[in-house]
Amino acid sequence: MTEKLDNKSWNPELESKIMQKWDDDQLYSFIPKENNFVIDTPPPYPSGRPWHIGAAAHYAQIDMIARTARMSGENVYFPIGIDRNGLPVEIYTEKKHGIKIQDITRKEFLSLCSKSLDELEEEILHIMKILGISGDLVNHYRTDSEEYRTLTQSTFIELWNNGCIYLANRPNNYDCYTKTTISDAEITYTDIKTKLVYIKFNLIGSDNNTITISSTRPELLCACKIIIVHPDDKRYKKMIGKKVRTPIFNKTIEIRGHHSAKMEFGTGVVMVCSYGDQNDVLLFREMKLDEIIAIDLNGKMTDAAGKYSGLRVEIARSQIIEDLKNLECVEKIEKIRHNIPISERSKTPIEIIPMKEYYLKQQNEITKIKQLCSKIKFHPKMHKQMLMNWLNVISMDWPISRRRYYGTEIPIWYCKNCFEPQVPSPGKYYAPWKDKCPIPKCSKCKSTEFNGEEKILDTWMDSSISPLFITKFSTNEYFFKKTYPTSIRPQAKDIVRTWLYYTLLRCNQISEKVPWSNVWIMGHGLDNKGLKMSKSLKNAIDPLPIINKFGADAFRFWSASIVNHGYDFRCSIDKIESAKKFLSKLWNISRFVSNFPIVTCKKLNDTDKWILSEINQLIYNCKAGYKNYNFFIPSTKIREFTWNIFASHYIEMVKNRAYGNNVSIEEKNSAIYTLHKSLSSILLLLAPITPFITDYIWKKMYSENSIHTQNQIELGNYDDMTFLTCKIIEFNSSIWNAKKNNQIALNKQIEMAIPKELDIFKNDLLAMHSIKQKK
RNA sequence: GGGCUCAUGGUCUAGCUCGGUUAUGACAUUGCCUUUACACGGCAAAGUUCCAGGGUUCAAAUCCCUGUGAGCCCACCA
Repeated sequence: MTEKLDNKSWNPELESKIMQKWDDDQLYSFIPKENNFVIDTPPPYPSGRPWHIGAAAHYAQIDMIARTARMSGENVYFPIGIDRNGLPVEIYTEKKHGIKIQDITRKEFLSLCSKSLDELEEEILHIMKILGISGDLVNHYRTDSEEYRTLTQSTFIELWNNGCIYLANRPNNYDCYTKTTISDAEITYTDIKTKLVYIKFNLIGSDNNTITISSTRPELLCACKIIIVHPDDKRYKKMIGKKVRTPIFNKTIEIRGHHSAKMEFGTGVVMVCSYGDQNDVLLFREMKLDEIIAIDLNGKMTDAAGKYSGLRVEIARSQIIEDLKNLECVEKIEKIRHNIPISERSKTPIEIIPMKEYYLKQQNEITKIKQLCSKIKFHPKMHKQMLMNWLNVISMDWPISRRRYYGTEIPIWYCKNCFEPQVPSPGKYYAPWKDKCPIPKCSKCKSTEFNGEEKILDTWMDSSISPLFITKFSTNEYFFKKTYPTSIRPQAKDIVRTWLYYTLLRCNQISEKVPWSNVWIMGHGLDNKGLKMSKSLKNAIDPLPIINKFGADAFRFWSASIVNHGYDFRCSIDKIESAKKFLSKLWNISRFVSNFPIVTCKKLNDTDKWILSEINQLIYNCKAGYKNYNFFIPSTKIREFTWNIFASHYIEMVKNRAYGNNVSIEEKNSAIYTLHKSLSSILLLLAPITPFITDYIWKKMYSENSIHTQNQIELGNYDDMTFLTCKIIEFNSSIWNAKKNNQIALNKQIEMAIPKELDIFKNDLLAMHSIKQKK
């Protein structure tokens, strides 16, 4: 059976042939049985080139989850999808073609986006393929397919009919660049330099007396309804209830007390406008003030801003500052650093603008979701806190509509006559912006004319039902019953508050079940200095040339062994190269072992018993890691053992016996048997991490069948001799040192005593070092 | 402001749950070596006293407290 291996090192070019064989044998096909292991694979978003090296490492590890489960005897379902809805590709397409969404027709824009996605998707699928991802790459799903969007819309319709989705006109986060409402989850913060302007307001009824407010948003003066001070602020207590006149706009407004005014900031006096920030929203609601809409959907001032109407926000700001200065209303201007909310996608400041949007109820679900979390096992545990933090701060329902094009359409038409919403039946894909309303007559007034809804759904409305889509919810009842809830949700840690949370929310709303029993969260890939990779910093590393150069197995081994599971990791080419060196070491060990035939053995030599007990301990350690889908533990333990114990000490010790120099046939066979037993164990343990090299060697030496059809090796029944390992290492080192110090060549004889505790290994040690035993 | 995580030789990292041998390994450095698997190799050397301070203890990198620094998440920010 054993076939000799050629070459002096592992050749990554073999990987493509090995992969071809896997494909031909359909090694990873799936038909539901009883012991299904379903992976809710994250569908990557193709948002630009190159694909992130950290993402490639992420998917390599997700594949290790699949292979670990397979080797545990599970029937693994490992679907692959591509997330194609939403803003990022629109922004990418606008930049790529130098256009804005408004410049061309909706149809043309959709087609350009689709083309961009196809190109970007191809690169991702190619990298997944060469990485040896054992998922269903051929039948990959797309979240913008008719099938997927049908499911998204069907769930929308169901929730609308249940009253879980409703329409409301509320102040919302608005991204003026992409011209759409966004949710709190899509907001991030940034520090900017800005001006804090101290503006004097005249107090009414007391001549020449003024009160000075401080504001970073003076352009919102036209929308100022009240000013507030802290009720305990001694400076202003007396003024509560009095009225002031706004400069320029000459409106009379009241001073009120409110605890949200901070005495120590600025002057301690705040003008409350619709809407400068979330606190303004709260105050308008609390004090039942009528809002004045000062900013329009293009990010320009409205007619309410009088002479500033039509100006962009920043220009209006600097003009009004000049005007206020000229009116001598400005007491001073302070330059401050200020943390402002920006859109995660466009990186531009958000405005708060009241708009009619669709909302999905979530506030009433939080308690239930917290309870559900206790049923989920988190890997690693510490990242559960990120989800809990988010659950504790959700303060409003989820606005799910977007004023963009590339997404799943909201399946609603409105009656032209009475404006009654018309919701079609679920199970079909609808595009109301271009399709005729499938309902012939208005349900209320029997009119026959309709307007289609033009808005689309937030991307997370699609991706949050991935566990339902992959298990064929509502299209294949048998399949769904067998596969849902799924086994594991692997994902990156930066989308806990979006993908993880929204999936829990949505799947529970629809299926009343937790969608998975395990959540597996990986850290970020950083550059070699520990900084986040970004296109602007130009520190992004393209994974493709690295994989091509060192091979997928080297890349995968690096990914598994670079950092413990859950922590951020640095990407450095040196470390990937050193992973490749380990594979060459493994290759050469195999090459040595492949010199010997497969034999049986009746009685084991003590040296062989010792290494088998070491192997047993290795199996034990690896199992502990694999059990939690932690690949850092097995990869580092295997490397450590294979290189520093098995190769350096054991192989050297048994070489003489394996070659059969002056030993009995039993002793020779014991060595050869153990060499094969050890190597095959190492290959099996390593198979989920480095599937190519292990399969190649396995097939050359041990079986016609792929190593990926084998079950993982179980613990053997050996006496523990691992306490001798450090003694052996110590002794071998002492000989090497002695020869070195006495300038004796390694293959020359030396006189030395064998320590008592190593007496059982005496013959092997004597032969290994050419020792002439001292009496 | 709240939470999470981290701080170990030049760099990265193991150990810390359950305190006890000369603190693990890798990368880098230096020297020697082509010995029937491997120079993508072997052997060896040098290098840390475990962020700081205090405490518990016969004994602390490991437990407790305080502080400092870093990263991340969340909130606030006129």
